[in-house]
Amino acid sequence: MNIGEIARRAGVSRSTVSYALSGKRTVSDETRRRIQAIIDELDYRPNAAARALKEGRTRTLGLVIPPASLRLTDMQLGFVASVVEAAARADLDVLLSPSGGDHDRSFERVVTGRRVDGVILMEIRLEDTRVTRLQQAGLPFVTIGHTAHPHGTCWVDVDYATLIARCVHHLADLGHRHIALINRSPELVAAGYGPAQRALAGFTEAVTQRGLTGVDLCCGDDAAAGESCLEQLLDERPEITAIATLNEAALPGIERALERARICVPRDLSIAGVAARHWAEGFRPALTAADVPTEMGTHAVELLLERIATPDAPPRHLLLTPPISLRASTGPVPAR
Amino acid sequence: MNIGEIARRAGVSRSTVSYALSGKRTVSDETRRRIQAIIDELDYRPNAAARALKEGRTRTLGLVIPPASLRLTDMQLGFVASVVEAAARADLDVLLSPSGGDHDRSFERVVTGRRVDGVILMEIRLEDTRVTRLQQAGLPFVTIGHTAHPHGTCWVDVDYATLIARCVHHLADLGHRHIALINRSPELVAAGYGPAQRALAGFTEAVTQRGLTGVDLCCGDDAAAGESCLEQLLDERPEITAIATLNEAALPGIERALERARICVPRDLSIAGVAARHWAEGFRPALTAADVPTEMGTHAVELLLERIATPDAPPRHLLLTPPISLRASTGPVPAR
DNA sequence: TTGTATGCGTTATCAC
DNA sequence: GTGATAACGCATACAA
Repeated sequence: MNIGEIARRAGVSRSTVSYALSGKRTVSDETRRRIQAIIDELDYRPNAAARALKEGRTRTLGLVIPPASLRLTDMQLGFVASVVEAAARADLDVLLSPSGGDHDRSFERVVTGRRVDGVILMEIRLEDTRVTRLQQAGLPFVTIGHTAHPHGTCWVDVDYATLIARCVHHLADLGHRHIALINRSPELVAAGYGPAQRALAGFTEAVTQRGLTGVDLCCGDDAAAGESCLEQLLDERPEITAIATLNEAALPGIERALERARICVPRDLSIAGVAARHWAEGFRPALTAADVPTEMGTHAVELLLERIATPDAPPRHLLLTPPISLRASTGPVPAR
Repeated sequence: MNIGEIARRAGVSRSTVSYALSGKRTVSDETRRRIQAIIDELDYRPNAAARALKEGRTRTLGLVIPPASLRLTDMQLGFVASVVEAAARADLDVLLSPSGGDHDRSFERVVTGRRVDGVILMEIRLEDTRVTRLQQAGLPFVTIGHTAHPHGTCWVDVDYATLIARCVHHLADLGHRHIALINRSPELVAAGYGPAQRALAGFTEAVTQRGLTGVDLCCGDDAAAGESCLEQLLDERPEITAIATLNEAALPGIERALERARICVPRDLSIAGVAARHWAEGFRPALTAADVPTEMGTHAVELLLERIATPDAPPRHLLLTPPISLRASTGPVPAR
């Protein structure tokens, strides 16, 4: 079914059908109705490829996700979901491209084949070849998280430094003097993963500023790692009375280790952090945490649409600092 | 950059460039090399829309996912990941379409706009209007899970009935006489959600066959629901010594409730189920469970590609029955 | 208010 | 072994 067939059946020219659909030219009520009736009857819809070829745009956004083999965290998943939802609201489709390594067929297809009008890149590294690739291809893009050279690009990120610092200040206000940071996995930290680096920076600064004793450790992104990490911490640093963390996937393990050690939160130990709301509320007791906003994807789509509309405008950034939701996992330092 | 420009620079016609790329006609080594050099230099790649228009296929698969607002379970997420990966291996892209209700713009775009060569539909209901819609549109599709009328369609599913029955038999072999089934959420069960229905059927049959006492209950798909569900179960049915479940998201809550009640698994209570390996291994002690295969997506893509190639072949089905991995959560019935 | 003609970038058919 | 050309389905400038 194509526009010519509709035109034939309605006894008009193809352009009239086209204009009746787009409304870019006035079409008499009578004609429009006749055309619409036939369109409804035959369930006609313009061929996307032909339209894309003619218009030079695909009405599709590319979303570059980490390789499928890696398990996505809840935060990442929430981000994908919100991107898809925001795109759908703007009547745009989303093309998925799993990409990690430098040489990736799917990524290259999306970038070079003009399959999308713009790209959202998630889980970028501080030095990311894909960013360079997109720049040289001249394809509009927005990154979630920022590289080491954030000035020329368009991005949206969570201000982990400030958020972790706020957690430290909150804990210090409650009288805690010995605080631990449970960071992301050693691999990520070593690879120069932005959130992990910036969280550490914020932690160090706040600890120094308040004259506290701080200890930071890396912890794999899963429950088992959280459990052993906390066991080790309790064993080696018994003076610690509070924990700050951005490792949501480790939370169930942390909870398990605490329960096993008969440590009562927040009576014996306080915990605060940055996590998707789902994880914070699933923790027992509910975790005092900055809820990573689910609208990250919405913002990314907004920025990308702006960038597509005006590619030469100076790139905009969005550094989100959601408020810390006071729940039940933080309390005054225990009297010794 | 387009094929004409390449042709101009190479001093050949567009068709020669096209054939040099596709290999559908012999091109002299000399010419081919010259063309390839220019293609490499300019980083040319065929325009996807033009190719789709000409060839009548898009080299893209549609993946219809539950609405983004609903949290995807780990099993669902693993499925999305494996679909994307399998498609990438076949040099195909994946277009995401969030759809739940009957009237969905994104779904309609994908179906009617010829944006994809075929569709994978996940989380279908026993009666699903989208299936009808795809059938009348004549678009090849594969469902993950099957409807009430599975004969005419192509699908891949997990045999929940058999798997839950096997769990029951395993528990009965260990001497358990009073077994509970913790099913999916009341809403899903009420809506006629296939896996929930079939799990119950398999449970009932196995329980009857072995002359056991069975009790089945619904449980929301999250930790909190699992916790309260188990508390209620322990309270009202103290005779229960074993549990079978397919509700992986409830597992952390179940674990918490057991710990709180000082019930030791598997000494006091045995648990077996169907879950993504990630959940089974995260449980303490590790859960004896049928690991839902991550290759579900791979199979779905294979079936879909077959269907696209030969749309008139009789539809194929795939009912997977992965083996139950014996871990640490099941043991002999406690002596009273 | 409507119709005609053109071109988007490919691939494929036909001619040489 | 290669080149000219038509066609895919649409949107739009131009003509009436």
